[in-house]
Amino acid sequence: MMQDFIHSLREHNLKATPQRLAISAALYQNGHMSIDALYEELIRKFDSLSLATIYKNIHIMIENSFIQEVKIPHAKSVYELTKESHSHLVCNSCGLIEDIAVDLAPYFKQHPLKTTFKIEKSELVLSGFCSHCQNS
Amino acid sequence: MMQDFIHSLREHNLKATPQRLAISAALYQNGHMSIDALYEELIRKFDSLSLATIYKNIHIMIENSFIQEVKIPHAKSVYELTKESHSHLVCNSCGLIEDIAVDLAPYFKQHPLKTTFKIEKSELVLSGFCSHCQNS
DNA sequence: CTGGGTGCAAAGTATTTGCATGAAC
DNA sequence: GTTCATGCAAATACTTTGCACCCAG
Repeated sequence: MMQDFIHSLREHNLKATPQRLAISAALYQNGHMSIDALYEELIRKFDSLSLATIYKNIHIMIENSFIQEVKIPHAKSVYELTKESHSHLVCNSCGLIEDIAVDLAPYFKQHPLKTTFKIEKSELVLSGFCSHCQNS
Repeated sequence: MMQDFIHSLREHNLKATPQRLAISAALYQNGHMSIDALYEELIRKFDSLSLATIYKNIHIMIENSFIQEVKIPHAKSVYELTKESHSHLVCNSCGLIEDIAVDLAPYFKQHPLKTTFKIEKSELVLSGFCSHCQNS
């Protein structure tokens, strides 16, 4: 497992430091995490961890496409490991975020949008209530 | 025109102050503006305008559904007057933002979502290059 | 009038930067 | 050994708050 992260980090031109491995593992386990959540989790492993290290790593990992930022309506951004294109479900009650396999790119290819823009990417965020919050 | 904004503000339980009218007019003219852009534009009319006033108004206007925040990938949030549901096009080169009417219903008919979430809203942001930036 | 909005200054929070040390490769 | 990451402290940027005064309704 950790071996995979070491290789993956290096493939993205990132040195495999313990802090970066911990970020990778945390995102892998939790799916989506805010800066704060990451810090809270990692500080338990590295008692001298600096928030600046989190910020610096988040930035360089985004630049090198190792992770991606997801902007959530009415909430803080979260970060996730880069994977195949997908969309997000957000629970307005408990904040749960899930991936969902919606890739609109092929659809837009079949049904071109009326615009002069040359579209490269699409970001879709669906919000509502998760199964738990619907029943409580 | 200003009359319309006065009525619209009041319908949203907002007193029609000169500052709020100016925010309304600026958003109407420019479509989408960041906090900074709004401040830069309004300070020309109100030499003693406070940034705090912008922030306070943006918040209460969002709460009262008079405006909405749009989170843009890799950029600051912008704000727009509330109107019928629509999506956004963002130019990765010049930052231009345009509204676009995208109806995802046919897509979801073909590809029903597999989720236990009860979905209430969707936010779609398409990014790429506007016609001008494609040719330069 | 009266409630609520404004500007200002201060406080609070979030993010970035510079630098000396230390670790990855 | 060389390059680059880390932690710390300081700086900067962003946003919120409290309060006295003022304006919209």
